[in-house]
Amino acid sequence: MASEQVSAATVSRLPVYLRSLVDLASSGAATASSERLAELSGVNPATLRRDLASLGITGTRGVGYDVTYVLYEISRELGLNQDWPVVIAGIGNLGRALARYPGFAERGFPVRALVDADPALVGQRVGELAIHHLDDLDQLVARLGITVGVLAVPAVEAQDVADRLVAAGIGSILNFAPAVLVVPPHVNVRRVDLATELQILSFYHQRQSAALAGTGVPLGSEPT
Amino acid sequence: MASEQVSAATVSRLPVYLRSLVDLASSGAATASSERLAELSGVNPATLRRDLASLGITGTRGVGYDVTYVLYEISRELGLNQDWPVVIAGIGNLGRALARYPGFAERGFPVRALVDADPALVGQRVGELAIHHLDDLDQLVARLGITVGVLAVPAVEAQDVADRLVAAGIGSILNFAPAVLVVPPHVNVRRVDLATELQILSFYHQRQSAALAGTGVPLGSEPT
DNA sequence: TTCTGTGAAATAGTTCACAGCG
DNA sequence: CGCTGTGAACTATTTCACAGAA
Repeated sequence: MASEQVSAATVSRLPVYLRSLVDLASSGAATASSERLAELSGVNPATLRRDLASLGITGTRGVGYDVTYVLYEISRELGLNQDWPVVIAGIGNLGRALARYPGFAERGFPVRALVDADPALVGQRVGELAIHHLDDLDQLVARLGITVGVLAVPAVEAQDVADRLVAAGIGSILNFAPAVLVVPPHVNVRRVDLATELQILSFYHQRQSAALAGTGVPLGSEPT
Repeated sequence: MASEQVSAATVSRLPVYLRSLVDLASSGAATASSERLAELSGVNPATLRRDLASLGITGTRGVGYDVTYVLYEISRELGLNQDWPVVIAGIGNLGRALARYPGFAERGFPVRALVDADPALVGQRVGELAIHHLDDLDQLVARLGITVGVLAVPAVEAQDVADRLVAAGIGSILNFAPAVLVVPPHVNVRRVDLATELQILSFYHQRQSAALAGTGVPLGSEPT
């Protein structure tokens, strides 16, 4: 049953399922049908069943899925039972905020090093950690067993710093810079960008407003 | 040429194209081939040509696309030439940070009102704006011509507050709460969630590490 | 000749619908 | 009998490959 490849579409839904399962577990439900779980997750039940099946997660016919079991299996698939030490590159406003943000450590990504290209910042502390120079990246990564880089530098420097992260042996990059990175195929990158989200929201919002403008809808709906 | 429906997949790439075009424009390029633009954006050239064609954006055979023209057209498609006033619901740590963040206004989403369910917060100021009670939402929305809600409340309250935003006539919600919202079909919602991003990164990072563990790769690559 | 615009093929993803297990 | 697991149909998206415009 397992063995099939897990599709990107499936992976993108796993965090949603996880959330639904946590909610179900905390409400005391021991089992849940695919219909229930799908409803909570906002997907089609068949999609959910296929997703779980592709991970080798099985339910019981006539009953449903065991909440605790599925919760555990998805957590394991997502690697949430392991810690992956992180370096943050770029200690400006954003980097500083990220360095203090407890969510990384809480989710299995303890921040173990901070680097910046600006010598003036080197030696300063942010919380527990001292800022090191970008040139020390290789040693820090090797010494601290770091495998994930958080990129919080300006867009123009993003590719350069990404190259250095890759050269230092990082396996994954969480990219907060508004730039498309070119990296070797074995490195995985995710971009996190509020501007992108706002632009996509804007697209659909505009269309929707245009559609409503035809009908005589109330709302304070005209753009300013 | 235009008239076709713009697919979700296309929309998700428009912000990336926009970035590439801005880079091209600032580097002085007047035109760019689909190959060049696709390279900068990390997509296949045929995909890029199809995307632009679906928006009615045409190039010149033998030459390529006019950078300024495409930049303008994509901006317009994304609604970036208009302002959409915003209310932030939930003025905790995150809501406060978002209220001060200049990026919303810079991207056409000026923050015009702040609301919270906690009476103790009402009347306090964050920057220019006073915090109002959630109960005043309808009046604020109507009076200020607000059409977009930013949801920054705890997960347990997210659905309730979303319902109130919808009832107040909001058309789009940017959801920072870790919850799947159920809303009427005419309302559009985008979820922004660092936890989700980290979990997806974790999935691929774990797989990659497992793959590399087979080969005798150096790295500080063992999980902690 | 270069590079777009697009049929057509290929691939990916979703959903229906139902056999059959518990 | 209820609900999973999945073949098969369907829909969406990507990519190739090339006719033809500039």
